[in-house]
Amino acid sequence: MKVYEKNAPDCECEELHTEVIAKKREAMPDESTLYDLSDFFKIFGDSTRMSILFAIDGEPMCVCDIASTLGMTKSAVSHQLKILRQSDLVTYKKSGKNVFYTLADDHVKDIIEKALEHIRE
Amino acid sequence: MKVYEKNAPDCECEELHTEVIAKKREAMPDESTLYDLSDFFKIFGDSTRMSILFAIDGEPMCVCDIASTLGMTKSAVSHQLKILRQSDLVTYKKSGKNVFYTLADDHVKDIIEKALEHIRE
DNA sequence: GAGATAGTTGAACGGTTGTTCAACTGTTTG
DNA sequence: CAAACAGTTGAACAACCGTTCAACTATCTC
Repeated sequence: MKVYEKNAPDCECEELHTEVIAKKREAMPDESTLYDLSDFFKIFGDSTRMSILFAIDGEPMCVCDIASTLGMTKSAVSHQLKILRQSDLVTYKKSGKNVFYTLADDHVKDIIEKALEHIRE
Repeated sequence: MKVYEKNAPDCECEELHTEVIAKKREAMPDESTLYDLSDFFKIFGDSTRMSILFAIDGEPMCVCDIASTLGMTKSAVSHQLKILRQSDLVTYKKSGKNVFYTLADDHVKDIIEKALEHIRE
């Protein structure tokens, strides 16, 4: 059974376990799925956005109150809310001069909960 | 019932729902927890690292084979493996000149699976 | 309509981050 | 021990990203 081969593409190695590589390549998700996944996690990878998600969990909050809760400017919060909006992680409702934001669904909380479990080990 | 107050700290707003803010501040996780959480998600927020995690799932792989599978240099992969190592997301075993990496535990897969569910909506 | 306030937005700045490159360590083999 | 190869590492560069600032829209009130 042949296991090694010389000069496989895209790698400066000279000896490779080509069967393993072929098998793994087969099992890998599409490139677009990998990008979607990492883009999704990128949203959570910022402490400001994470704080916002916790803040607006349960009871909706207006931008000004979120800013005050986090000790940040309205502008900074609004920029992050835009990103959360574009990722469909939050929904909002206008009420006079205020805009009240809240979590889009419980899916988001599930994922954060899983991560919290992992961290506490 | 008093609901508004002027000039709350850290916010240029003049009228604030102070009760909501107090309640939310109470319910928020520690600042360190928020940083730990976002740092954790930051690891997943890169498509190279995401690809590596899928590649080394199940059967362990050496650095050279990972590089070949992803079409990247050993150096670039090694840099990312270092980050995954420091986050305890992967474990490794030396075998002669090779170093074989694999997932640290099934917890990681659970979280990615949850995210995949969310994306497919 | 004028003034005040909530929220959004685009440009700019500074810090972060991923890849490249070159040099290095460590192991195997002749 | 010398050559070859797997893997790691630090510096440098470029691209990306979050906050700030200033200007803007929209709504409410007088």
